[in-house]
Amino acid sequence: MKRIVKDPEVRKRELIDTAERLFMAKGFEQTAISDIVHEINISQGTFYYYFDSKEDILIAVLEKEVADMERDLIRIADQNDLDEAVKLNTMINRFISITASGKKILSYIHQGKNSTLQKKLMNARPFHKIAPIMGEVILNGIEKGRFNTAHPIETSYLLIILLASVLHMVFLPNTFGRPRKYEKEGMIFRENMRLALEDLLGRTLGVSDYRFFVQI
Amino acid sequence: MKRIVKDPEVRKRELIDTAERLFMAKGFEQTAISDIVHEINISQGTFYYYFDSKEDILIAVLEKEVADMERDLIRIADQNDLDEAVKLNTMINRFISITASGKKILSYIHQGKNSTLQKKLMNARPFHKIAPIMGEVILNGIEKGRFNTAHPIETSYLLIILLASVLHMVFLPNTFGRPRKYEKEGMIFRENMRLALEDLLGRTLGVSDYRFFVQI
Amino acid sequence: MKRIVKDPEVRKRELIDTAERLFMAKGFEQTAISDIVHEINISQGTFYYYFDSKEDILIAVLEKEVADMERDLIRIADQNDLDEAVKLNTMINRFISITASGKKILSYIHQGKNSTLQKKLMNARPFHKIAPIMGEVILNGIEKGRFNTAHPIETSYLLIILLASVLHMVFLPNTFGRPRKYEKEGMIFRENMRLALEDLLGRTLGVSDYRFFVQI
Amino acid sequence: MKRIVKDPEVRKRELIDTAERLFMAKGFEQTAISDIVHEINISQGTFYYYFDSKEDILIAVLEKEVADMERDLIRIADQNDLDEAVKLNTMINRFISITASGKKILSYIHQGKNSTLQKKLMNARPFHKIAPIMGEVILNGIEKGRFNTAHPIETSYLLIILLASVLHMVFLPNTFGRPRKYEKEGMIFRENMRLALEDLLGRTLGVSDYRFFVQI
DNA sequence: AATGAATGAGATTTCATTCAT
DNA sequence: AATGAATGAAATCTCATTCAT
Repeated sequence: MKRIVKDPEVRKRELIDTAERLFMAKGFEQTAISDIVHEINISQGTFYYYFDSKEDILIAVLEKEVADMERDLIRIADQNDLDEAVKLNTMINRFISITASGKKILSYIHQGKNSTLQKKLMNARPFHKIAPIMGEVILNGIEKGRFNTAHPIETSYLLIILLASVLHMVFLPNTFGRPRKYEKEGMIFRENMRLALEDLLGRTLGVSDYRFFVQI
Repeated sequence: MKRIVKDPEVRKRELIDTAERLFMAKGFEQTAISDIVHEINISQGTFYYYFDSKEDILIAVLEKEVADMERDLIRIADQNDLDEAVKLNTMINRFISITASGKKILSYIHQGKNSTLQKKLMNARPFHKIAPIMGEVILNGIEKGRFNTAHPIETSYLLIILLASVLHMVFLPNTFGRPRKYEKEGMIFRENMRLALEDLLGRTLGVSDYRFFVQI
Repeated sequence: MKRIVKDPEVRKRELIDTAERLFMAKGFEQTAISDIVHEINISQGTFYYYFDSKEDILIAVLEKEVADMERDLIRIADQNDLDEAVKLNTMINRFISITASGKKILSYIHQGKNSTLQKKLMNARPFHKIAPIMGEVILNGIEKGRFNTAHPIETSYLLIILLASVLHMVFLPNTFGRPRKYEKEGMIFRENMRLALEDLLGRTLGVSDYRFFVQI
Repeated sequence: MKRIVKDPEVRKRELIDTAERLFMAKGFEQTAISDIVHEINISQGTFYYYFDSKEDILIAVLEKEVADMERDLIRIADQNDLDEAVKLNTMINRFISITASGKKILSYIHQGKNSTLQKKLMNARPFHKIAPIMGEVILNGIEKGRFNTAHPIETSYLLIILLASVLHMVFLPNTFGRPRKYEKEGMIFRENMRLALEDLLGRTLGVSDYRFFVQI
């Protein structure tokens, strides 16, 4: 094949982006290195020039995803003119929409296997980057009397974990397992899940005069 | 090898139990059929005499786990002399202790791959078996004025999902990623998580004169 | 399972008949012993009580098939009132209809593998049983001036081999490989094959005032 | 093992040639991938770098065989100075000598199993490539008054099918099943088969002043 | 005569990774 | 920086056959 030389930075991003797409579409284990290199038309060897192993590129993908999300959420958190409740609600919906598309990759995190990997993954883990950002918004809200919670940071963790998990379930095909012919019943169930979740948010944060609206 | 004949029921349980242990220790994908049969000192072929495929035994293991948990929780739910809040709290702690040991297996569920498998897994899935049991307790509690929630069943789902997810994180080695030297800080964080979770439970269920105590 | 005792003869025939059906439907290699015993609801072990190996039952099946065919053809050959050409034609069509249904099994014969098996199969082989029967009819025909061939027995072999092979092709799904949309063309081709075959028969046997008609 | 890098073309041919030899010697099903790679001293993985599956290499082998034969026969058919009868006879003998060595592989074709495979095999199948070539020679012969047949193409098919089948039988070890001590009788039988076959050819093609000679 | 649990060799295939070029 | 042929370990599954009961 013709040898195409590219700026290393560009090549690397190309690899990460492609890997991300494939990991999202088929899952990490189900994606082979050969799938990735095939798509960008480079050789198997080139892959290993940029990454030491398959897990290495997973880390890179996750780091990128988390960084993107972090940037996004910080931008919202920095909007000083917003009411804290509205702001938090916006952040939550942003988190939902981003997570929804990336579900398959993040799910891999749960899989123990190699503890060195685990440690590396921790750093890329969304929770530790995201929770503090929301946590601060909650803190501000508390100061302004908008929210009322004893452990804002930890509550922030809990809410994010809950959101991420619910999304996993909800976005899996027909996840809640209702047979397809009760499609309508499934819809009602989902709608009720949404309402229950909104309740939970409001109560947990001690919000009285604002109703959360989540776009599950 | 000498041929040891056993009662099929016994053999099958032996296989399921061993598989459960290994799946829990190393994860599903990381456990090979050969690992299982090695441990019980039977031939590879014998495995396939009892199960049609590797996924088949996963189903069997999950079904057993869920059935065990279901039985356990129902037993608690049936204790008529218990206050609903105490009862629910007991169930939650039971759920926690059981899930804590089985975490790796259940986590496999998230990995799409094969949709036929998905469908089979659904039936074994804890949430749909467990949520209704807790849901009913909540309902009773509402009737007795002990709880106050708009969507008891769905809230039950949310709480179980949250619990399961938090457990995943918490029981992973050093999951919350604090470096080991801040061990004390890590402890505090964990304690705060517990408190936040207890708050969340109380508020979500609208309980006023009872404080939940979760044994994370 | 309940133990059902049957007359050994009956059991054996049951096994042979079932094997024949399955071999015909799926081919020899594709049929597992377990398929056979499953169908008659007996144990794997029972099979080996009646036959020493999988190949053993193949032999038995073939022997039965050939014996059946032999009996059939001899009955026709013994009808003294029939004109030799008509008789031969009848035998040919009988051969065709029988072979047509058993195609898959006989095909296995071609597969070398084990020369001991080969030797055993020879005895069951249709050609050596069938050719002489037809050969004699041809000889009679020659004596009566109905046929005219130099090597009747060998010609008989050739004709049977040709018939068997053509049948193999013809009865394979769309064997002659014409795309399905030329269904009509395929029909014409097949019709021409038939005509060509009839010609070949007539010419090879030196028949002048009779036209063969083969029911391919 | 030491890594030996070769030109892919060379490697591939090496694989095909080895496979052909082994398929011929032991049959397709009886040849394992490991047999092939062992012989050329490459890894199992290398095989799968060149072929997607075992069936893939079967196709490749057959295609090569048929292509070789096609080329050979066309070369003969194109010799304009040859009398059509002589030409056809030459082609027949060429077909015989080639087929004789490849018998085991082609026989696999009869084994249905997988219909996708079937379709692929069709393309490699000798009959559809070979018959038309002979068919045209026959047509020319008819025009020149050398042959006389109603359905030249179909007759061509019949003759090729017959030849291939007779070869199958004849070249199988002791195929006609006569016990070894009648070796001489077996020889006579074979000689008679040859004569009968020559007769059949001449009569079927309506040749009067030429005697076919086949080298069975 | 019959059962059916158990055996175990072997077969195909996948893929992350290496390395000669 | 890049290529891509080569590696090799491992994994799942099949099945004819055996043998304790």
